[in-house]
Amino acid sequence: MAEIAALVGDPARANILSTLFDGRALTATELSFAARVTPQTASGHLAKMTQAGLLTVLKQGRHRYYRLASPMVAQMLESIIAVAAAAPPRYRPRTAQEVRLRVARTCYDHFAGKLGVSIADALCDLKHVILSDDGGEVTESGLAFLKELGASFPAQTRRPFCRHCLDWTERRFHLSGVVGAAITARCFDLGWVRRERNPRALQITPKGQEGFRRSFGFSI
Amino acid sequence: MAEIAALVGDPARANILSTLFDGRALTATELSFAARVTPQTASGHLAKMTQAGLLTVLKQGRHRYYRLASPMVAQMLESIIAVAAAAPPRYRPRTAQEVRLRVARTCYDHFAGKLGVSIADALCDLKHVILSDDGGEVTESGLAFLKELGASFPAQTRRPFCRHCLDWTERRFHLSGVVGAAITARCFDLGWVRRERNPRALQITPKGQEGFRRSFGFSI
DNA sequence: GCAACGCTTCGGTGGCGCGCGAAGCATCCC
DNA sequence: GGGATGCTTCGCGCGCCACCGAAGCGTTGC
Repeated sequence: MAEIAALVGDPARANILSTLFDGRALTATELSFAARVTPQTASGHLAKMTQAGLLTVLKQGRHRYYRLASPMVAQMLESIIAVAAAAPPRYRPRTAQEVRLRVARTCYDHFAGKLGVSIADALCDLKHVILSDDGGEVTESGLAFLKELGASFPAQTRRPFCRHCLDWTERRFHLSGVVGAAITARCFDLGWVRRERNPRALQITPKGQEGFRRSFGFSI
Repeated sequence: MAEIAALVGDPARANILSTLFDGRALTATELSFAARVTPQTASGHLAKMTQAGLLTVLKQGRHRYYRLASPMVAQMLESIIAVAAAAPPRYRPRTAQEVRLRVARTCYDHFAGKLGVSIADALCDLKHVILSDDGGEVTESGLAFLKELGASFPAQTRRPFCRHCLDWTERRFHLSGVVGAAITARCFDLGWVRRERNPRALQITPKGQEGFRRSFGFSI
């Protein structure tokens, strides 16, 4: 346990993991920028984390694409962030970058930020989802709503499962799990959101403004 | 995030956290033994973790009782352990202590080890619980079963919620969440299990042997 | 009041590991 | 082939932090 935690505990490596948190695969050089270290330093970190099973590599020509090894790793990061967010309300200068991230971003494979929380709130208000301390549950009307929206999930999971995930900017819950991912994927398909230059931050399109208002009942 | 992870990343601190993982409150000196460091070193670690919000202290006379600050911290540790267990099948000498832990132990507030996995398996076989990738669900027959067993859970959670938790010795799932905790508490009440001298390890009583066989249908 | 005990604070020491420069190995493009 | 690019390995320096000995503070018990 200490070994894994120590890997996450280094600032450079934590930056790398945060960058990969949304599930994308990035090259070693890109990640060295994210971590603000030289490529050779980043290379060492990446090797360690790969060895430990946190990351996997995909060789493609002269590039090496790194990404999180499994959703389990993402969930671990999520839970660490949850604890970190709950703990110390400490001062932290806020960059323009961060402001954009607060509005809408992806969190592994689902929405987070104001957008993610708004969706979770809307679904709760409409009684499509019931959130409890340990997780969430989709009601019958919720299933119908998702079908209407066109969001589909893999059949392998016996029931559409719905987890919640503490939002570190909003300090409130947003939806993750199969349901959160399905909604997110569908919104991309519908052209309601698209990625910004910084690929974790999302832009809500005019079509999205309209769609969220009509389907979920909130403006953002 | 890096800060929290770095705290867990130190071997001595990781030992302390592991010892507290089952939710008990222990004194600083006891924990210094667990961490195999001198009391003054442990004191420093405990102060840091308390400051960071991982632990809380309870002063009682000249003792100070430390325990995990919240279930969220326990869940974080659980997810780190899950990743660590999934990763590298590396050699590790096995102590007699560890062998006992493999049979039955507590994991925060629910059963783990062979016992925990057996219970989860039995409930799945009997269709009392349905496990999926992200978690678990209690069926109607499961609710009846729990009532019959005498396991009760707080009314505040809207539905009896059931999570799973990857067992690091068995590499399979056992039950956690409200349901896992309720079953565990009930088995203690019934005198089916009791704590050993090492308080994380559990001993299954003859009455327990009989009870698990009759109610769950497995021998252990 | 004095001694024992539990725990913490302080200072000094040692070692692990992060970081970068330099060099080496692949791959791609012309 | 030659050069550029992406990435890695090697070696070294330096800073941070865990660790312990010693001392200080509060509580308990006789």
